[in-house]
Amino acid sequence: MAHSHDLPADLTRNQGLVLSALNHSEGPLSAYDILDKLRGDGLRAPLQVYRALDKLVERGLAHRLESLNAFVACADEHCHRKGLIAFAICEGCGKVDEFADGVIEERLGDWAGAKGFRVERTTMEIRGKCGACVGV
Amino acid sequence: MAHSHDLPADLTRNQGLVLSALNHSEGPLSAYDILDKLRGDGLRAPLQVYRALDKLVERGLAHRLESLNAFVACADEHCHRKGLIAFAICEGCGKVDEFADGVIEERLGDWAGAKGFRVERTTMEIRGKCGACVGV
DNA sequence: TCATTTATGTTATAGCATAACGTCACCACA
DNA sequence: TGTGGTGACGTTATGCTATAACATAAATGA
Ligand SMILES: [Zn+2]
Ligand SMILES: [Zn+2]
Ligand SMILES: [Zn+2]
Ligand SMILES: [Zn+2]
Repeated sequence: MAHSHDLPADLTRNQGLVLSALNHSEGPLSAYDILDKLRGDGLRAPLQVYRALDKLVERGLAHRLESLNAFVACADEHCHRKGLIAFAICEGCGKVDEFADGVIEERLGDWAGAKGFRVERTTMEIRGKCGACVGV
Repeated sequence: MAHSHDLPADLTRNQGLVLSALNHSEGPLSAYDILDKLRGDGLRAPLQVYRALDKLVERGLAHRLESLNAFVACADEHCHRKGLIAFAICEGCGKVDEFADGVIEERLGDWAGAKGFRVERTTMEIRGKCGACVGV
């Protein structure tokens, strides 16, 4: 777990603070969680956090988890994934596992093609219990 | 489109009102949208709607769209689907297309099996433009 | 009958997200 | 040089989404 969390050099101050907060968290954080962690660094308003999150998500450095109204740092530390990303969220420990699956993506593409639907983005979130929490 | 929207007989009054509101809507409705539609029927508080929605979602008569914080009636009018359900949400006209895909479900099951993750529920939502709105 | 459960109604509050305003720094280019 | 465009920033106020807590009433079932 002791990896470096190097931030891209061209982030603004607020973006860097927010990404750093996400990187150092064990699990997803809401925008208000992040704000609370960063009050000591001078952040005062939700919008400061939301604006930074918008940029980070846009660049693929962070992801929004729709079913939690929360955010995580991208788990792919350097080469941020393209295409469909799925998240497995453990209800027990709160950890999030990020993965990509080409087969699912292709399958979805087939459905969209057949329907004439133009996909812009896809949310895929699995809720349940991770191996550790299921107590196998 | 002129189908009957028969409601299950054992719904409570509030559940029936809420499901009926969803059935008669062209697109997803937020809990507050529903509340506004039902004020004339005596509903006054968000909780009345949320409680009804909880039951409807539990029974598969309605679905929650996480990426919209909104709800739709199940499109499978009588035999409500089991298992993984996906939603394609059009950003243009707001319509939602509900579908199931066994291949995706199986693929997800494989991933979960390999990881020891116990899946409890899955959210899958595609955002984009439907055939009509993409203007083919 | 009486305990249990389930639905209901109401008020208040918590949690998530954006509108609307103004300021400032930076950069392209006239 | 300056001037307009762009994008980040800060602040206040507001709106939307969801639940806590408490009281009441109806249905269920030994
Ligand atoms: Zn990622
Ligand atoms: Zn876990
Ligand atoms: Zn359905
Ligand atoms: Zn459309």
